[in-house]
Amino acid sequence: MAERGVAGGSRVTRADVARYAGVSTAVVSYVVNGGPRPVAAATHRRVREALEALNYRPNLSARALKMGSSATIGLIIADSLNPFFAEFTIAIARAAEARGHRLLIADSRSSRDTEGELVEDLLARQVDGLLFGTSTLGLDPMAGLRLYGVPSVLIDSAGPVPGRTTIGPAATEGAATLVRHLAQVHGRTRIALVLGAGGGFGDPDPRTWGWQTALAELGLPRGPIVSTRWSREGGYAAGLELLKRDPLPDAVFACSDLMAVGLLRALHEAGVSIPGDVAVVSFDGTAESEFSWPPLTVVRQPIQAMAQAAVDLVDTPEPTPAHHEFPMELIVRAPCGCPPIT
Amino acid sequence: MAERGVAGGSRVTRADVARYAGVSTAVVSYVVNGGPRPVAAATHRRVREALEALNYRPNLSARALKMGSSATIGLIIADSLNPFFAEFTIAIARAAEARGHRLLIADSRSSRDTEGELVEDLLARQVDGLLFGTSTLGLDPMAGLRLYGVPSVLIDSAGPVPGRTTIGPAATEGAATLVRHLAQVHGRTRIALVLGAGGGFGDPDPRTWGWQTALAELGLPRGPIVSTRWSREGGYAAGLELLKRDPLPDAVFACSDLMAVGLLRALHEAGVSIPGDVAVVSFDGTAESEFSWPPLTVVRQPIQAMAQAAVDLVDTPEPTPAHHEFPMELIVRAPCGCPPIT
DNA sequence: CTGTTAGCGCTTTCAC
DNA sequence: GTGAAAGCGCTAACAG
Repeated sequence: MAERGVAGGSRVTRADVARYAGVSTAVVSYVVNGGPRPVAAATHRRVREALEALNYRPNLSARALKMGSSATIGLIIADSLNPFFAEFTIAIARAAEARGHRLLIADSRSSRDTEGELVEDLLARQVDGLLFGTSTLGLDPMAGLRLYGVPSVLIDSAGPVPGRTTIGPAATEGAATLVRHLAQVHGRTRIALVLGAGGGFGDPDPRTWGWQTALAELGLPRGPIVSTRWSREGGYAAGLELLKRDPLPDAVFACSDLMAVGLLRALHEAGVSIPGDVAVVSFDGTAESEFSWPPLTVVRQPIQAMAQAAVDLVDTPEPTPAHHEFPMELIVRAPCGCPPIT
Repeated sequence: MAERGVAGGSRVTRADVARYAGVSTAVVSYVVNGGPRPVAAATHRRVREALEALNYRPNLSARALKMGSSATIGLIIADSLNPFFAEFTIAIARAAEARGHRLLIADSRSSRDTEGELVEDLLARQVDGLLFGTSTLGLDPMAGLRLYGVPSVLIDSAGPVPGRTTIGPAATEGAATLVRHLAQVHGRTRIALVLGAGGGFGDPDPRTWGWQTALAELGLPRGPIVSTRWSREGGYAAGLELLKRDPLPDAVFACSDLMAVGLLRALHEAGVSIPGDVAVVSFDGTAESEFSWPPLTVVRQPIQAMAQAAVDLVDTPEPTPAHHEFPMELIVRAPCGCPPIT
């Protein structure tokens, strides 16, 4: 009896359990799922024993077929090596698990698949919801219609998108906070901006907007702007670019931790003192920013809260189109002994 | 006609396509799957048109139920925030996609689920294979039996495990290479070791072994050993610990990039010159190690090759129990102008 | 409270 | 070359 399902390919099915317990398959279902009909205590116990004895495991493919749902949420992301997205992904996976879902992750760079193909694949797998970390298709106003009624949420949105449910950090304010910190606490006056080209995050990028409005408020001129790739290498290249300026900016706001880290390397190699000659701050606040040298002062994205919201929203049958904005937190890191003031 | 499946919950099924094309469902199947029976050219065309017109998408849950396979590989990983595992995961996802599989990722830290529960869940989802990045269950000699015939591979193994198919870097040799580099190229004589406690990677850890055998070969004494957590924070703590030693070691071998990065921070804060006073090298070779300051000389894990092998092996019906070892590559990074010699 | 049963959408054997 | 039909394992009416 216990022979079946111990090793060979043939798994134990609900019918085996029913036979073993001397009940019908329906009752097994009621016990396994805790419903929808009540089961007598004695029967219940017998079924549990059978489940145990046979080491029964439900076949989720069959369940998904029957229910039209797979207890799975799809996440489409542009670059899962970016620590921000990596951390975000983990947080989402945790939140999803807490609701009994598993995450199916599709990295749109990992193949020549268009994002559209990834969506098709995920939908074919009966995902119950779709989270878009990228914007191409997410921003397509028609996209909602093509999802066959599966709820979807854009999880890294710079602002509202007509007809879509979106989540994003208060990026403009976050950027402005950093610029004010540089000016008011550290007295910097030539504040440069390093941002990624072909922004993944709105056009014009809200971080640019925050930078320039804060400068305007402060009565400071706009420092140089360098547009580069959204990567450590891009940040490094931007650093080389900035080093050509005379005078050097006395501070740089990098629009992502990754670029800031690359920038630091370029400045170090040139023998520039940080933050003595040039202060560097960045946007994201991943673990990597804390362990760079010097540690970066950042505005941190509220990853936990955004992840929770993403899962809550996508778990809603018909999420209301609306933008959900999350405030960012200034994290001052002061290895140089500069005053840890906000 | 085209109304169905445009938005509402009801998807287009094979029956709809068959009706539209005026054929049987079997023929639709033959066309969609390119077999197993031939289809007349004209019919073929008619079916393709129907597929197109109705925007048909196969239901992979149904397919998985019928076939007992889901075109999915499960990956169980201990810490997907570790850049090494993050990079490895991406590489595996790519290799899997190239073979028509998608990756289902389960982070064993992401909840109190035991690794065993994750396995059960993945198996219930009909995964075609299981990749273990962690070792607890993977090393269990009984584990193979509990997987119901699903192929499994340990992807981060320090060495052979009886009865299991395993993959891993040539860690002992990699560690020894780094130590030799420190001694022979840079003339270091007091080489410390920083390793993670409760190693994820064999006990005793092969890196320890490589470190001490290389020192023995070189006729050098063993420097201090600090055991810490496998994290940036752990590396930082180890750094503080090492700073208490007098004399300071003149080099440190950190068993992971992550710990090395933490260590660097501690040394920087103490005003130690790197690599002037203390050289730091590490094991992994992730992107983060390249952009630390100073950039780390490392031995790099051959992630691409290991990922490819992992997918190839797990895609084999009954993988032969054997260990597959991959040589590591020394990457010398010399920001200080020290000779870039191997 | 429990059993019977009709499918979910797909693949494939077996007839034609 | 094509169609009819039998399930894969599960859920949830519905009938007892």
